[in-house]
Order: sequence, then C-alpha cells, then structure tokens
Amino acid sequence: MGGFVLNLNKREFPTREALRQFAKQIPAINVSAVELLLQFLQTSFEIQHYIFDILEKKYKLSEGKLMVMIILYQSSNGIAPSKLAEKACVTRATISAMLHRMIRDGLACSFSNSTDGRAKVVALTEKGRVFMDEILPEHFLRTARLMNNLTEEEQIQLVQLLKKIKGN
Amino acid sequence: MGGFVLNLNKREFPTREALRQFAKQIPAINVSAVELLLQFLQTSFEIQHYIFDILEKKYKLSEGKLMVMIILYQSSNGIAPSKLAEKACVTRATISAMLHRMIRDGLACSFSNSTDGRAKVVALTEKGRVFMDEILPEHFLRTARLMNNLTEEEQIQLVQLLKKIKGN
DNA sequence: ATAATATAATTAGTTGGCTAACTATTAGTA
DNA sequence: TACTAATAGTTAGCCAACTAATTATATTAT
Repeated sequence: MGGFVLNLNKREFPTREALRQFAKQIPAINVSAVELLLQFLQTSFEIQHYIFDILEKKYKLSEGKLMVMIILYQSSNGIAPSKLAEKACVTRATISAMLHRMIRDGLACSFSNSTDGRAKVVALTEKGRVFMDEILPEHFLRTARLMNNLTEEEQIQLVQLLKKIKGN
Repeated sequence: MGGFVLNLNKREFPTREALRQFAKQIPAINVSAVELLLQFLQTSFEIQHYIFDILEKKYKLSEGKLMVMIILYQSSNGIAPSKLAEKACVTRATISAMLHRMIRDGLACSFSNSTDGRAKVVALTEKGRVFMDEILPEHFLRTARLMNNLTEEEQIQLVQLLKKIKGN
C-alpha cells in the first residue's frame, strides 16, 4: 500500500511569468487558479497514460474502445449504434467505424431491427464477453490502486471538490 | 462568480453492481475508489471538452496543437523537433506531421541547423505569435474561471490531493 | 580509417476522434 | 395520399495520436 508514484509524462506548462503577463492584460486571470487547473488536467493525463498504455500494449485496447465495450457489456439485450454513441459521448460516425473494426475482429456482432428498417442492434460476441471478463478485473484493480495514496477522508474530500468544480 | 455549471458529456460508467461483482472475484478492488477515479477522469473529460470545443470551433485549434504552440511560443530562439516532442509528451512522428501542417498554414517555420546536418530548428512565425497573443488571454481567462466554484482554501486542498495522488 | 552504433527526422500504415454530405427509411402534415 | 421532416446509419475527408521502418548524418570503437 502507498508508495505508488506516477512520474512520467511531464508536459511543459505555460510559465508563471507568461501567465503573469497575461494577467496584467486581463486582471480576472487568476494565475494560481490557471496553474491549479493545468495541474488537474496534467494529473488526469498521467493517470490515463498509466492505465491505457498498459491496456494498449497488452491487448491493443484504447480508452475509447474500452468505453464502448463496457457499454456493450452492460447492454445484455444489445443496443442501437446511435444509443451507443450517445452513451459514449462520441459521434455516430465514430461508432460506425469502431463497430466495423470490432465486428472484423470478432468482438461484436450486429442485427437489423425487424420493426424499423433503418435501425440496427449490436452486441458483444461470446469472444467479446470472454475478453471483457478477462481484462476488467485487473483493470479495475489498477484503477482502484491509483487512489491508494489517499485516505478514506481525503477520498471523500475529493468527491466533494469534484462536485463543486462541476458546479453542483 | 459562482453559478458555473458543466453539465454536458455524461458518459456511461460501469454500474456499481458490476463493480461489486468484480470485487467479489478480487477483494482488493475497492468499489468506491474505482468510482472516485472514474469521477475524476469524467470531470477532466468535461473540462477538456468545455475548453477545447470552444477553441476548435472558433480557431480550429486542438489540445495537442495548443500544447505545441505554447512550447514554441515560449522557445524564443526556436527548438528542435525532437525536444518539442519530448516537452509535449508525444512522439517525433506526431510532431513531424503537426509541424508540416503548421508550416503549411503559415504558423511556424523551420531552419536547418548548420552544425548538425540531421537537426532542424523550428519556431513560430510572426503570424503564429500574433495568433497566440490573440487567443491566449481569453483561453487563460476561461481556464481560471473553471476554478471559480472553489474557495481559496478548497483550491489549496485540491493542490494537496493532486500531489498525494501522484505519490509525492 | 573504417565499421558499427546511435541519433534526427520522416514516411507508411493503423486507430479514434471530428464534420459534412449522403442514402434509406420512418413519421408527420397539408 | 403525397410531400416534407426527421431519424439511423454510412461514407469521405481531415486531424492527432501511435508503432515500425527508412534515410541521412554523427559518433564511437576497433
């Protein structure tokens, strides 16, 4: 427990000097608030790289594809591509291309809806479900471990701060 | 002040039920820790969309391109593409293609290094600098405003929590 | 001095994101 | 009923990211 360190992928920030210059032009630019937000996005960037570089190397699985496959995994009766796009927050064009590759690779299958000639229903294949059952436990374990450096209390604090940032 | 709400782009999460099932298999999977991390990444996702959808629509400027242009902006004597790649945390191949488009669009220029025949030096053009001077103030203002929902004290708390997540 | 190795940048090919334009089908309305 | 609207999905074309392979130049070692 503890001792976990994310120490890769340090992207160059705007310098504090540069930010101060802009703040002179527009006093409402709060330099430390900008730096905090950049730090927040940088932390997210490092976490995403930590998690998804592993999945990419081991299973050729990207963040977007995992999102889509989790939604499919949870849609036991299949789902329309348009619904899938909506739930994954990507365009239908993106889903269309991704499904094409997933069907090519035997991870998903699609059926045409009998009551509506325009519509389709897609679902994971057996191979797709087996794949998810194989990768998800270790994925969620890695995910949980990333929060191990925080105490219970700090985790509650963070939940509250995230809610406030979103404005509710 | 206050009242700012990020309310778009709600991606579907793994259900708590599903997470509990995996936690039965691997007890070290702490369900609330996983949910916290997903919430953290989701908040980051919403912030990035809020900021970069605006820049994309107004100026055809993506997150990656902004990162690179900020580094160029801060490299007043120019910089080698390989250094640029390192500082932006992307591959040299990515930088190579991006520079090609930026030069095509008149935002950057490149010179060959006289002392090393392999090397290049790239820099923003006058047009590129003017562009950055135009967009950065409002960009940093938007950035700062995203933290407006937090008090000074909460901002300090968040800095501490981010440091702890990273493990130092 | 030459051969082997390392480095800088580019290119080819894949994925995942986008917008815009298109086809097909359904639903709504005059 | 026939015309118009809306909806579902696909396609074309672009950008940004990746890996792997290639070219050209420097550096190192034998």
